[in-house]
Amino acid sequence: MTSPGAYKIGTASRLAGISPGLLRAWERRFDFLRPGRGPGGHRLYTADDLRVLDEVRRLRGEGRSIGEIAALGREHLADPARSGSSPDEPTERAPVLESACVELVEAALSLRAESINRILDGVAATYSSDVVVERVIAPVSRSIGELWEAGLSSIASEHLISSIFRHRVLRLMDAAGASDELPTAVAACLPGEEHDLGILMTSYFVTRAGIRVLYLGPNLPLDACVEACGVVKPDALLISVTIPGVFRTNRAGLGGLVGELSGSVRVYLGGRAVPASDPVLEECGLYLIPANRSPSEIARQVAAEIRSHAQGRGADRPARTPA
Amino acid sequence: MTSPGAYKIGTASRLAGISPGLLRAWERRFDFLRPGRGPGGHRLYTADDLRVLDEVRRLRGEGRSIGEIAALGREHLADPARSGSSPDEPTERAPVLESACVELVEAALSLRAESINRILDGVAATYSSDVVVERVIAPVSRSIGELWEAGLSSIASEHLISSIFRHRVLRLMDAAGASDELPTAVAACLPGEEHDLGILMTSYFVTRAGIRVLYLGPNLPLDACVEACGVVKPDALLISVTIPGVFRTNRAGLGGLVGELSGSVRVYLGGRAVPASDPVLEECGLYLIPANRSPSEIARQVAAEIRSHAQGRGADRPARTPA
DNA sequence: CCATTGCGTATAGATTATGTATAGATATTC
DNA sequence: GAATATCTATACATAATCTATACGCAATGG
Repeated sequence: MTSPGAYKIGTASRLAGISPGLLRAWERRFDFLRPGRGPGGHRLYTADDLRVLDEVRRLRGEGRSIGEIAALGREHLADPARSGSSPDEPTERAPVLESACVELVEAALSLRAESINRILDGVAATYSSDVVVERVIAPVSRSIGELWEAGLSSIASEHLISSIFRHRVLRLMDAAGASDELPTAVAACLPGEEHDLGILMTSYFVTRAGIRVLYLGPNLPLDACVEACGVVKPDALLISVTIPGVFRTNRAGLGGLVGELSGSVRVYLGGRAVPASDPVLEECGLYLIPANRSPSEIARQVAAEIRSHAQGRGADRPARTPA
Repeated sequence: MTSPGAYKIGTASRLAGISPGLLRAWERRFDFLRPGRGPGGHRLYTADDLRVLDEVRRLRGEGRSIGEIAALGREHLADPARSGSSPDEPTERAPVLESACVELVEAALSLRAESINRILDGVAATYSSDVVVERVIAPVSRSIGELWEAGLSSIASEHLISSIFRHRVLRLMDAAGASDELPTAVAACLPGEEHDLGILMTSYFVTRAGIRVLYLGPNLPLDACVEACGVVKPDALLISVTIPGVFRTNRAGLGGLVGELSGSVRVYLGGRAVPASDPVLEECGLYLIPANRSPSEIARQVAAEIRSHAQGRGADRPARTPA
């Protein structure tokens, strides 16, 4: 229904962190994976499939066997957040995403917090968490931001809906459940940034893709990032920069960042104000995240890179615990 | 009853804390456990079975033998609420809170997000939300703030625990449920404020006291407050000022605030930077909130004032007072 | 003191579950 | 066209589970 992506098995394998052979074996032995085929007979996995595989990986990490997981059924795997909670709602009226977005903007402009929450609940009853984040929360917060920049709305509207969205996304991250043993990333915004919802949504998707994210929020100076990395010893550091001025101010500091960190921390730089390419920074070892794909796709790729990087650097991270 | 889980014996054993051999022995010797079988003959335990096993483990912990427990019958075990034995254990309370606070500070300093959440969950399982907010969240955030001011902790620790606390308090406010028909207050921090947790906690208690609070978060300029009040038409506006400089900067604007608002909005000013008395501002119609009592007491009193004020002005509020 | 009973644990051998590897054929990419 | 990726089918090794039986230990009762 909502899956444009078409990944061949190698890509899917890398993104999901599961070997191609195993993907084929699961397909042969269970029914929760039924990828379509391309003209040459190659398997083509959808974004939905990858979402299922994210959940499978999470459950396997908890020690469940693949047989048990398969018994849960594809439906449960595709949207774990909803299945546990409310089977009672007969979905009186499945709001189209577009109209929900419009209603949300209107509710935000008139500061009707209860309406905002009601609309979000309605959408969440029908769509998966990923869809809610990517197709509702992201575009609505962008719209509100643009309205504010155009002087068409009060900053209060932006504050209100940001607060509600932030709260929702954090709740979804809680539900995605991060274990101590996963590869870890630290996420933060630099001082002067106005919005942290972007990196928060990215953090959500990275979490969903099997990385434990320590979200430190907005307004964290670079040296505090370095300090935090010294304590946490993450596999990656994610920094969002949406304001050009902030990028310029910190460009020098960002260049030196990799040098100050332990060499095993990959530093990703994303956000509107980050150029598609910056040879100087890339020379310094930073990874720039281009914004040409959807947040969930980007996050999954970043997660895959972090995962393989973390695997490379360490037996200090036991994969599974039968204890 | 909702979870369609099918757990093989190894997983069930791990989840219930009972060895696989013992599970088989019980099944052989008693009849409170009759797991189904998968196609290969493996036992498949349901979520109900696990609930039964939780209860069994609890009873065994109380020293009952498995024979006695089995004699209770599966029904009794599956629904322990019915059993007359509800030994509410009056565990010693205060020390737990103290140690939880100490542990929280330590966890924050070493940026262990999972530990923080685990400790909070533990406290929340025993104490009411009000106690958690007032006796744990408030003092811990104050401690972290003081440590930071003293240069003894990284700003990252403050960010992390603030983010988690903010999320928790917002969740509690959601749970407190605010209806459209209640008297309404708008809450915000002025630009330049570092911390919004204080006013957020106040908002929580005000909500608990039966006022609907529209929380607009930190960094809201005074004119945006005025604008928001024009849209929402609240009964009160709560503003927090914790930084003396911010108070000085906005003192003039605060003085004119009541004049700019519709006359029926009571304006409360609270926070560390607000003096116990300021004749000029009070002359302008503002209410200063002294910080000499606990947040919940203050909030209760403020809520009572707002409520009677709203009732007084109230024809535009169709909720109560039938003619 | 000994026999019995209740109950947790251990062992042996067979079966099933699950991840991985191989070989030969096709498809894709450069 | 060569290198690489995928496909199918089969095989294999280990881990997990199954059944059945036996063992050890504590409490109980004669």
